[in-house]
Amino acid sequence: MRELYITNSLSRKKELFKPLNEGHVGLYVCGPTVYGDAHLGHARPGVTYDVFVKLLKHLGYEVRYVRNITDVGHLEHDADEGEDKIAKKARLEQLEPMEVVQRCTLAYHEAMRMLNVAPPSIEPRASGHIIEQIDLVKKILDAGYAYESNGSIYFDVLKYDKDHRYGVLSGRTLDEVKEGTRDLDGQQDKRASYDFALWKKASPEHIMRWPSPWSDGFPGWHLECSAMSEKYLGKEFDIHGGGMDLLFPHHECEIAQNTASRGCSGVKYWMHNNMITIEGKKMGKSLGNFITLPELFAGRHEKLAQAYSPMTVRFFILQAHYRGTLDFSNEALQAAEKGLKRIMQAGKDLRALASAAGVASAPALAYGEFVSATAPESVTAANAEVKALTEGVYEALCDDLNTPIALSHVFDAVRIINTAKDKKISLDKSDYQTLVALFDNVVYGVLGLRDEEGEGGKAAQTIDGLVNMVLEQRKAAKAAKDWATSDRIRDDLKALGVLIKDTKDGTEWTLE
RNA sequence: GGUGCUUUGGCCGAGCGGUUAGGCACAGGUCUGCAAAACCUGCUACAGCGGUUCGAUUCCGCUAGGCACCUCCA
Repeated sequence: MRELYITNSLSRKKELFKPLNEGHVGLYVCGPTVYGDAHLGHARPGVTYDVFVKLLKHLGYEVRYVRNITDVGHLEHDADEGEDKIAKKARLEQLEPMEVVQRCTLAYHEAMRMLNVAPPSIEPRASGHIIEQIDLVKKILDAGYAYESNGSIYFDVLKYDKDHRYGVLSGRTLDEVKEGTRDLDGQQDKRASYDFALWKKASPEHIMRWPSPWSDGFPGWHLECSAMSEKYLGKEFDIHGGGMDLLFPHHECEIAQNTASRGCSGVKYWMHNNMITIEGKKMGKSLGNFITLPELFAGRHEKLAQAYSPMTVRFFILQAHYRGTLDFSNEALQAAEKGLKRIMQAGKDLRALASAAGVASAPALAYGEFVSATAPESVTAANAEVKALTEGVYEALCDDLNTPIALSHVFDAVRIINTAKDKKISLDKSDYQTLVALFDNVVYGVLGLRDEEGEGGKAAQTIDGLVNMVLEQRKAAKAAKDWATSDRIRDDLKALGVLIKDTKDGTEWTLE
């Protein structure tokens, strides 16, 4: 199996990935809190870990991918006296909390589906794991790293730090944490401001509540991921992912909870994707630069010059490395749209060229099987280049998921395909086999890009027939050198979104 | 205030101690009735100032700007 390197946030270095169990990968990623629309920010981890999982599978691993839905536990800011975020939204809209959860979960799933993000293996909800979370609180209490105060349970960070050390992931010392923690109101119950809640007693108006040995209440936010990752992936598992904004305190607290309850930190590799920014700043409701995915796909937002398709967004995300910030702008999205179109067109042309050369679409082969499936007829420059670029794509993907480099090699492939289409170079059967496999396995497979100009539908077939009919008329006009008619047909079609290209071999067309 | 990251050509965005990233845009060319597309060619940048080095965009220091986390966040 090919070597895979990933940056481990724990060491801040690129490390060779070695699974705990040969051939298997356990991956846990923090999913969304379902109290609002799916937004641009959700697209980044969605797409990033989707590509990562697809890569792992393509390399031959069995993957169990767990991505949770947070539907309880997030406390509002103290101004709201600890009211649950979901409960607040529900009251404002006169809805049941679980109705909000359901609506937002479905909207999130729909957005992910449009982005061609495959569902995880397991998508557990925090509200469905209250028993496990209570059990986890008990274990931490028994181990002596938590205390009860007024019906709530808090994690004793000071004591934990003495025995283990709090801050291994974020690289902070407890002194630094102390200095940076604000003293908030309503925290009299805690021994120290940096202690965090494992269980919160519910105030009377709080509607989301569950019975526990300590009070009617609800679990602390950090608890769910510790409880659910252990339940589905075991006491120790391979990779934990999430947004960089979750690194502290959320993931730091997870490590503390895991260590306190199970005796080990639980996670071998931590992966963190960076944020999408808008005009250089992190997207947020308070800044007025908040864009939801439905708005983005429909072009309905004052910051949007046009609608951007889900695939454009996916490609845009893949053009940057996942650990860097990615700045959103109309110019950048438009560039992505054009670049993607070029790759997709080359993919179509490749299919036609390859089938003319007697190469059918590639079966889903694991890496290594296809590169030399057919020996080249004679070694040419094209042979070498096709092979090198394919190797480059895999090398990039396995080097900390470097999708921008992988895509740069894909563009090399696009250039070769176009040159072959122009009959300026000729490719042999082995080249086509390699290129078809590259597109099927990587471009459509791992990277999950697909042609959005729907093919095969009944309406599409009708349009196909109609356009070809009109083009016959134009061909006749051209033969008669009736340029006025041929140009008018072209312009009229263009107005309808049908773009025409005259080539040596006839007229081609695409939908705008 | 504390901690960490970052500054690349018109725009987005990789990368690296000495070799063209790539995309988009732009200019010229080939092809074409004209166009479009495609292909070829050109545009060759690494915030500023010092230092290390045979050599730095790449390492170190300082200065200036930007960002993130420390509070819910993808």
